[in-house]
Amino acid sequence: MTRGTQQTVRDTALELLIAQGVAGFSIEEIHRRCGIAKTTIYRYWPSVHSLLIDTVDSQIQHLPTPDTGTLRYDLGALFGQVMSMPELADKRRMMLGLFQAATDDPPLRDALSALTRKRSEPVRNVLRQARDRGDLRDQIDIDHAVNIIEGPIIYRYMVRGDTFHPHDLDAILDLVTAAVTK
Amino acid sequence: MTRGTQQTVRDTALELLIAQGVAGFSIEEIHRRCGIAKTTIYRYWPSVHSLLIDTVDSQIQHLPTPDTGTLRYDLGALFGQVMSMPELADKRRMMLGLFQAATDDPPLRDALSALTRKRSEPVRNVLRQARDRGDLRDQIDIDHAVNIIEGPIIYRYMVRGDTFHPHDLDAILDLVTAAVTK
DNA sequence: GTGCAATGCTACGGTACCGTAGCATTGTTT
DNA sequence: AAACAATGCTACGGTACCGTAGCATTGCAC
Repeated sequence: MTRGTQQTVRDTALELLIAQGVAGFSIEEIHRRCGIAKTTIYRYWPSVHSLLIDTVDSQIQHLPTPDTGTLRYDLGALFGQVMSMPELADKRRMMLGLFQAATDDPPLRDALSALTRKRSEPVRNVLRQARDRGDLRDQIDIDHAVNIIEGPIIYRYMVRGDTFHPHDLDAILDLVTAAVTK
Repeated sequence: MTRGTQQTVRDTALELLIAQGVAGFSIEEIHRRCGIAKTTIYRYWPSVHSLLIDTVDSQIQHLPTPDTGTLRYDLGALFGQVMSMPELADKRRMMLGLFQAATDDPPLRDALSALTRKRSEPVRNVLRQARDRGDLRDQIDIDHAVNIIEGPIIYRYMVRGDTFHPHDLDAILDLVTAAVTK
C-alpha cells in the first residue's frame, strides 16, 4: 500500500502545517501524529524541506467564481465565504510562516506564489466580469485592482489578526469597490 | 558600566532580530555578535522571550507627518520614504516572524500592536488633515481609511515580497486616494 | 591597594530536532 | 511456504539551542 502510506504522510503533513506553521513542521512530529515510521517517510522524501514544498503544492486548489451581476455582490459573496471558514485562525499562522520562510528559499517562494495566485483567481475573475460589463474605471490594471481589494482585508485579518466583524468587511468592500468602479 | 552593557545587548538584539527574524533570535547568537557573556545577558533578562519583547518595544518610534496640503501628495511623500529605506527586505522578515509569533503570545501581541499603531500614525494624521480640509467622503471611518491605504502596499511588498516599482506605488495610491476622497 | 560590583569563562544537564544504519517484522504475491 | 517489497524499530552521531552553577577576572570607588 505504497500509495496509502504516502497519502497519509501528505495529509498529516498538511494538518501539521496548518496547526503549527512552518516552525513546528518536523518529520518527528508527523511520525508522532500518524504513526508512520520516520525512516519510511525519509524513503519517500529526501528531507523535511522537500516534504514542506510538496505539502504547499498540494494545497493549491481551484475556487469557484461567483457571478451575481454586480462587482460589490460578487466580492461580498467571495470574502464572506472566506472569512467564515473554520480553520481561518490556523491558516493565518501557516501563511505567515510560509511567507517568512519563502524569503530566502526560492523553491518555497515559487510554490507559495502559485498558491496565492490561485487563491486570488476568483477576485481576478469577478473583476474581469465587471470590466466586460463596462463597470470598471477606464484603463485600470486588473492586478492592481486585485491588490487594492485583497490587501486591506488580508493585512487586517490575516497578518495583524484583528477581530472580524461582518460590518467591517462591508465597510471595506464599499470603499474598495468605489476605488475601482466608475 | 551597567548601562552600557544593557544597551549593547539591546542594540545587538535589535540588529539580530532584523537580520534573522524571530526564528534566529537566540541569546547565544547575541553573545556571538557582541561578545557579552551569555550569563551576563541572563542577569538582566530572565529569558529569551522577555528580551524579545523588550527589543520590540524599543523599536517603537515617532515618525513625522507630512503636510503638503493634498492627501495624495502627503501619501506619496510618506510611502515614497518608507519604500526606499535600506533595510526594508530585512524588516520584512522580522515583521512577518513577529506577526506569526504573536499569534499565541499575548505579551508579544501587545508589543506588536503598539508598534504597528505607532507606525501608521502619520497615515492617520494626514487623513485627519484631509478631513479637516473637507476632502474626505462624508462619514468615513479613519481607521478603515488607514486600512485601505496601507493594506494593499503592505500586503504586496511586505508580505508577499514582490518587487517594487515607483510606478506601482503611484498607481496604488491613485486608486486608494480615490476611494477615500470626495 | 583593598574591596566590591559587574562581567566573563567553562562546563553542565536538558530538549528537540536532523538524517542514517542495521536489522526485524509484516503482508502480499505466486 | 517461499520470496520479496514495504514498513517498522532502535539506536546512533550531530547540531543548536535553553537556562543554571561555580568560579575567575576585571575595573572602578574610596
